[in-house]
Amino acid sequence: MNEDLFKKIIAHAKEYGFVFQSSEIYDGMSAVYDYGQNGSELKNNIKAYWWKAMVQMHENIVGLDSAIFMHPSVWKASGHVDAFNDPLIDNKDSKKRYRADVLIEDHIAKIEGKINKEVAKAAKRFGEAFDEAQFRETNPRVLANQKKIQDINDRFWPALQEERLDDVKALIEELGIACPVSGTKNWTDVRQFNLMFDTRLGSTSDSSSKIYLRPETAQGIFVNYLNVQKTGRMKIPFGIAQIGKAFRNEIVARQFIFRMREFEQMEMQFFVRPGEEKKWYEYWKNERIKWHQSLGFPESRYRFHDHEKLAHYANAATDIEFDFPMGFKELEGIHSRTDFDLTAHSELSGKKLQYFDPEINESYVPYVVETSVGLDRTFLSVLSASYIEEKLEDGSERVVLKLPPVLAPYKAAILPLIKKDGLPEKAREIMDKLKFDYMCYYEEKDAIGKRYRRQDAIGTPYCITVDHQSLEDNTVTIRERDSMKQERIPIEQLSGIIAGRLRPNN
RNA sequence: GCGAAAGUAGCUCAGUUGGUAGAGCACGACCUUGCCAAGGUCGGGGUCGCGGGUUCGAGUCCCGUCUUUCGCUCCA
Repeated sequence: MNEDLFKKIIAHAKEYGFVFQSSEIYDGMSAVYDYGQNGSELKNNIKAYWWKAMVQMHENIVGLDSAIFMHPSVWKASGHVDAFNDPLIDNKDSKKRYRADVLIEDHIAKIEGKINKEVAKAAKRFGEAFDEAQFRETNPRVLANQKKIQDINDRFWPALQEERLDDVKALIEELGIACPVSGTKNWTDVRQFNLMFDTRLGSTSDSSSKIYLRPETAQGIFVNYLNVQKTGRMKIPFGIAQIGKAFRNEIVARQFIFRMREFEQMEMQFFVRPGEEKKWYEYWKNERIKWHQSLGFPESRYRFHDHEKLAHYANAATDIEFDFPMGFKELEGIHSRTDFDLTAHSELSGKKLQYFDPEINESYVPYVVETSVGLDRTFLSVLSASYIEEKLEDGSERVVLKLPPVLAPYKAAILPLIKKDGLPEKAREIMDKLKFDYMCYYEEKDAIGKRYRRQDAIGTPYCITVDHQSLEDNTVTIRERDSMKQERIPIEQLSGIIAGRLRPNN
């Protein structure tokens, strides 16, 4: 953990207009950030770079932009409503956190255990003649315990349903449930712990219904699978790519833009023939690591981390991790999701989400291989890897963002050496020509060296300086950010030189 | 969520036993220089995170709260 470096990067991101904390003038919002004038450019460039690599470069991958609001059933089918909706309670002594419903179910299971013991005992005593059903209906101890279970169930589920959490806690206390670790009954209040944000759709209270802000973008692709496949006449294997926001109400959201409550994902769902998913999973693992490495940072900063414990929907999963200042952390997930999602949506909606494969003359629910990369995390990885403090030969220091040129907010700065003698006018001419094709920065204030440093700090790959000679022979000097080397070239060559750097690995 | 630390100008910070808020850098205008930041003159900018309390008087003491950082915890 390089804490100092991380702090410097965060400070730099703020100072130079890349990332601001949300609503800062009102003390800010925890784990929500805004992208500033340079950050939004960098972010847009990352999106475009990904989109190009995934959609433009693959004839069988198309884009989608689905809404953040979706029918609540989507999240039922996906498993998010169940998996993301937990009533939690902490034991104050052991500091362990439990799901309240699990505690109660365990308690019920214990009572059931007692009944079963009773039944087993009786069965032994009566031998062949034992009528279990009759015994259960008549034995007073069994009946008493069954009544207990009945009472708990009658009370617990409505309380949970109606979110009367204090009642849930009261029940836990009345039942005398103790923490398995500390053995004490010293509980906190029960809190509904919902990782999904909800809101109301419909403007009057009686007609409104609860809907969720999507916790992942993937479901927007799955529910549109058939639309895109049919209207785009897509043939398996094919992919649907999407960039968009997702929302998760994280308990602890920290580490700058690494874990935010509102974040952006760039993901692609690749639909394949069942049985071929492993092959495509390997293919996309390889493709995606290549994409990251094409940014030109050291390969040693990326690695795979295969999952051993798989999520309910996956039969293979790996993370691409990046060596952040706080250590290796997940940047992208690649999952073989099987037919879990399409099957679930098919069952709940009653719509057939199948594909007729003419090559094998068969209908099937496609399997899915997902690549899902965090846009904000990619942003942070790029920023972390680009931020360099350099000691120069003359002993001075400079801070330079060695951004891949294709991602840099500005591609070139146009700088008149001095702001008189017609140099600004000449510089403006160049600016006006270049700005149709590239983001350019014009500046005439302060000494030229200072302006170079300012451009270094936001990662501008080229500084174009207009001097007195420019007026005579239409040449300028072009300074390269990383080497600080300058070259004199004719003005008409500028565009070509800049364009040459905007490809991968340049 | 628990524990610890912090919050004063855009940034980095100073601010004495409680007595009318400062510096450097940055920013703006003008002058000067002109190829790797920090020349000159003038200027703008802070209800000291926010809210209470104690006090004649609070940046300073007390309580609460928000935010940030670190450690635990959580992460389909």
